[in-house]
Amino acid sequence: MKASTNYSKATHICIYLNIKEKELINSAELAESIKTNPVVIRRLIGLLKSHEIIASISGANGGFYLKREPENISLWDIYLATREEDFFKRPKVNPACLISSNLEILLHDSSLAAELSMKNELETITIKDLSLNLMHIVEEQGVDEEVTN
Amino acid sequence: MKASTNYSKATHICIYLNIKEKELINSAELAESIKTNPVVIRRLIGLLKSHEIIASISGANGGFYLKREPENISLWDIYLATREEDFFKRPKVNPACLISSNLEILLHDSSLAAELSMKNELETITIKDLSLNLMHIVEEQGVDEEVTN
DNA sequence: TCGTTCTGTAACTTTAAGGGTTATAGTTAA
DNA sequence: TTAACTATAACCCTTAAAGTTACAGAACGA
Repeated sequence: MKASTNYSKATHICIYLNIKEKELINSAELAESIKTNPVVIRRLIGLLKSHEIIASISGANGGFYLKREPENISLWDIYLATREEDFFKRPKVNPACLISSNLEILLHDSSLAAELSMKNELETITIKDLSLNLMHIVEEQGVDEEVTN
Repeated sequence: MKASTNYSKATHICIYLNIKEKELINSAELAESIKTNPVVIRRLIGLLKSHEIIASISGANGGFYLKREPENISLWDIYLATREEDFFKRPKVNPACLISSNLEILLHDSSLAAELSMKNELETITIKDLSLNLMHIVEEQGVDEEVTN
């Protein structure tokens, strides 16, 4: 359905910003954690900024921080910020076929309803919940190191 | 990386098989309608066969037909037949990062719940419903031709 | 029974979108 | 003024979906 990994990466970033004691994290540090490029991080955070999830400070010693309290950022918020245009992708329309040329309208309502039905589930889980869960997992694993590095 | 269009194409095929008066449709005719290759059609129908949605007859004058009544094939059935492994795609795990290495387990339950929540919406729409809707649309459009070609 | 017309699949090639990279303008702290 | 950041455009690379070729197996009909 979706080829992009933005939802997972965005969640990772939010947990990171919440867990780290530092108030500002720059894109190089986040990129190191996700093993990607700082530009990729900044591009993805651009989506989260326009949804008021993350904010940034430019210039020397700048970086990113959560714009809302972690208990006020749900997975549904992150989903909306990273969602793609079409919930179900469609092949190119064949104008000579009346099924193909009407398929979008035929499937539109049910696709919208299916996507919206996820809201009830995803809005109940917040970045605070996930951060606490992570702490419990790490305690059980008895890992003797920082959560982020 | 590219996202699959199998859900849309599978729905197209089921409506086609339902609407056409002929009892058997071959992959060449379906490919012409979707503007793709017969092999692509047969590969996709393989998924629908294993879910008892479509059946086939080999040999000369062979082809495909709906294995169930159209009112007993829902969009949820088609979704399950064409769904991919991961509901939300994840980037490669960074073992050096405790967030990355635990992200799958952190997101697992909510992802499963979100996917399952679509069932309530998609199982209410059947191939019969979509076929009837298409007929209404075509009547309104006043198109003076066959629905399939 | 032999040729024709289908399905089923494997193996390979092509294409396009996600993601990585380079470059550079703008911003802020020291 | 310099250094360390963000923001973004423009490009390149990689990979999975989709397309293609090839052929074995199945069924029909002359």
